[in-house]
Amino acid sequence: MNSMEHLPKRDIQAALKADVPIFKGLSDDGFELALELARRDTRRKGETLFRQGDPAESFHLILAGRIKVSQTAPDGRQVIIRYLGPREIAGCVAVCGGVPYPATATAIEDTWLLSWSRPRIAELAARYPEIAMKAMRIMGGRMVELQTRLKEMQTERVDRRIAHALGRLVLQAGRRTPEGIEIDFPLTRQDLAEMTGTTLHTVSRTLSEWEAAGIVASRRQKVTIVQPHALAAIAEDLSGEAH
Amino acid sequence: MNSMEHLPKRDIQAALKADVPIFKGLSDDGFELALELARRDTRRKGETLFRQGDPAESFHLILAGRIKVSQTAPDGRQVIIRYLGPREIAGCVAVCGGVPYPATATAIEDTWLLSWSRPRIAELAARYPEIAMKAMRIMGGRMVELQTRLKEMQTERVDRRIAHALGRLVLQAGRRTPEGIEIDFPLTRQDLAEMTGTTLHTVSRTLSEWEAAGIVASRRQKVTIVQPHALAAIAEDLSGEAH
DNA sequence: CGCCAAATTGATCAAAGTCAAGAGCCGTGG
DNA sequence: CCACGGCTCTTGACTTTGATCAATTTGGCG
Repeated sequence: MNSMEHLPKRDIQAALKADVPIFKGLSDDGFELALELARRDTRRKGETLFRQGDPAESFHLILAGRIKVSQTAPDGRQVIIRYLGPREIAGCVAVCGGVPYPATATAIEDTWLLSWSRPRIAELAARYPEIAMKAMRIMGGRMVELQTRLKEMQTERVDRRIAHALGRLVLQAGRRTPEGIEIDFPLTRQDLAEMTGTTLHTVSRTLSEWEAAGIVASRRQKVTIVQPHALAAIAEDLSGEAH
Repeated sequence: MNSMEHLPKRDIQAALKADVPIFKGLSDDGFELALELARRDTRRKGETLFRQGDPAESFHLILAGRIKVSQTAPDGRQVIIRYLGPREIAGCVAVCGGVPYPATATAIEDTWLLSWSRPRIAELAARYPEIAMKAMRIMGGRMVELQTRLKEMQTERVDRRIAHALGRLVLQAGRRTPEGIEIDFPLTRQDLAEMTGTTLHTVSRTLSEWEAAGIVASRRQKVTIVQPHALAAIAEDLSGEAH
């Protein structure tokens, strides 16, 4: 990718005109002020946006690309908190919560961003309280998701956790293809393991099993869900009781 | 407890004058308006404050007592999200996030509350934005805690998770006694199991082991940490590498 | 005193982690 | 153009953790 620096202006406009949750329902002049205060920024695949423990400096809106938010355990093992894609925001817990970044954000694809420094987002929020309200909604939604994942970790077995993780990825980054719904970014077995609290071995075995059953099709760094209903049945445990 | 209905006015004043996080730094008239708009409320031990899935109706400040926030998995197993004690707030995710209550809140002791209906807390937040800011901080802090617990669930073994859970309980509800630090509310093995994603059997075995080592002392529904440093060592895995 | 919930403890079993070996895929540089 | 090296993935064998099953004991309260 050789044009990292030149995401066309019209693409930014388009991304913002489309329903960016954080700016949904904001007045036109609020919109314009937001754009004025923003800094354009890019990250190449593999570069970090911020690191766990760094003081909260800025707040980001993803225009294009994909970000992985993860924590590292003392023993070096990674835990993936979530992925963020276009129109989603990064850094809101730290910036809104007034704490250091609780996790590390890494670009897993070349990524274009709009960024606001902490004072600027504060200025914006003070002037247009709708933005603060919306940020709260978004945090509320993420909180619900985290609680759900915690519940899954405590009550479900590995295969169902993997099914749930794939279900969420479909909603977030699913792309229709002739074969089924494909997760539209590079996703290794190791990544899925770090999302579900297991090992790449177990993920590999589970996917192999599902592949044999025709539920998914996977290649290197790519997963396609062929039978979404079958996967949902595993996630919700309708399998055994079905007949 | 026969005086549930008569928590003296001066106790409310005292509770509010003490550092209630949500009202910290609020002006005196903000304080007064908040008190005016609030409804006094009580729950006896075992009664619920709100249920998972109910529409968000109100926002609560705990004056005295203790609340358990939990989710129920489809198979009936419970997961404890957190406990809330005096000066903490309940229902903020739902009320601020504009979603139904994501969990059920139950009083585990007789509890006194101040409650605000959604429109009233909105009025208050509009007039005194410090309150909205503070609510965000609180949500940010809870978010960090949830992420930490998710990481623990994914990377740590049961005994360390129990040690971490006890550590958090000490900070939240620890009370100095001659024997050590006591968790100041009734806490069963089952409760600890639901906080750490294990079974009451495993919790019982683990506590027995620690009791034999002199680290904790426990009776029915009661846990006292005799050697906090030893527990911390288990939580942080300094045990094996120590010599 | 008797009942019931909470807690203990032993025996057994299975889910999933660990260890190990190798195969497939891909970019890169000789 | 092809060979090399490094990831990613697969699969088998073995082990461990902690759940499950089961039987008692303890303690508090009516």
